[in-house]
Amino acid sequence: MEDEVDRLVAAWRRERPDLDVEPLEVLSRVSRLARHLDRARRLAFAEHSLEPWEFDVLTALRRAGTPYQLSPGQLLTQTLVTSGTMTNRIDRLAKKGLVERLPDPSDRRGVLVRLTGEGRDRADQALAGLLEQERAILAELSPAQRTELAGLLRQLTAPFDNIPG
Amino acid sequence: MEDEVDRLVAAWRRERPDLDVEPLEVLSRVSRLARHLDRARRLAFAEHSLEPWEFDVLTALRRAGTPYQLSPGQLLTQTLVTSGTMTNRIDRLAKKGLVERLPDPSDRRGVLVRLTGEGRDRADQALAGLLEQERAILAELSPAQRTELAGLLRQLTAPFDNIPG
DNA sequence: CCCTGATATCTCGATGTCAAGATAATCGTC
DNA sequence: GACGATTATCTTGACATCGAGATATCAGGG
Repeated sequence: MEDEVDRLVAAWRRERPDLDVEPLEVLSRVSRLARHLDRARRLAFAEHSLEPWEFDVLTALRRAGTPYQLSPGQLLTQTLVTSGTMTNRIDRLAKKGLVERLPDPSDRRGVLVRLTGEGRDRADQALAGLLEQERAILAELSPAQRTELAGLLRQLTAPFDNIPG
Repeated sequence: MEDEVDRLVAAWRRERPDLDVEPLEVLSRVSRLARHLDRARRLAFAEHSLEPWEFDVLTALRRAGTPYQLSPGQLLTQTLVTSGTMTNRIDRLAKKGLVERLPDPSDRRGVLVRLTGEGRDRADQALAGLLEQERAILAELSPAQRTELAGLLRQLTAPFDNIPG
């Protein structure tokens, strides 16, 4: 089945036959798919009254395991936002009672963000919903294809994630 | 090489061994890679004094071919933003002299957005820069792998692009 | 100790995006 | 040929993000 990127690439080949636009076949699809996924996630989380950005922060803390706390800096590398954004996110989540700020006992510059009980429950519920939705999207592919796709994507993400992105 | 999603998945398997988090292997990588690509694109376009959103609109018009004009509605489906956003983008691009608004002769509700000569030049220059950068990112993969990856991604994007996303 | 550079977080103004609703024109049907 | 439903675009207000700079603390060398 044809997608929007097929049309986009065909248009470039007609308009700019002098250029090799093959890279777009992969990377434009990644960008567009991510955009579609954002929309879908927003809908899925609405059932739990959570925004995607809230989910990202809460689940990062949830994954950390007991006592469910990370520094703002650690949250930055996991969520790929800037420090100003993270300060703002923590403020808003704290106001809703989903996280709390604690002073870092070993570094007075630092802060620890800890998940509250309610924050943990909300994260768990939303994760279950998200996985259900994602399974439906991935039903297009066989298990072997999913593994193959994950592996190819890892090769592209690894340089960003390891060499300081 | 391990990436951040490997760590993320391992953490979930430790914290929530009851859940099957396999979908994240694909879809979290897509979202994170898109985020990295956004940053990289922003840097690449800075050389041409263009923002990513400006590039998206200008190149959609450029691809359309002579006379380089599309309706705002057509631009919406290509760029995946809302109508309010597109109105705003067109305003700003028009103010910079990169596009102009024309009344649609066949539908008085409608508008046509046309690329100016300068807009076309800027789009062409930025595209060349982008392709160069993307080729470097994709150098991680063999040509066969790139084709394989594009095909797998197409299977996921096609439902969104065809059934009205 | 004191300085210098690095690190951790926060502040703040500018900006881009979204969602919902307003306006206006077109289409299909009776 | 008038009516209601649909379509195309724009308006508006709320909000999240970014980037640059400010503040405070830490670590190591002299």
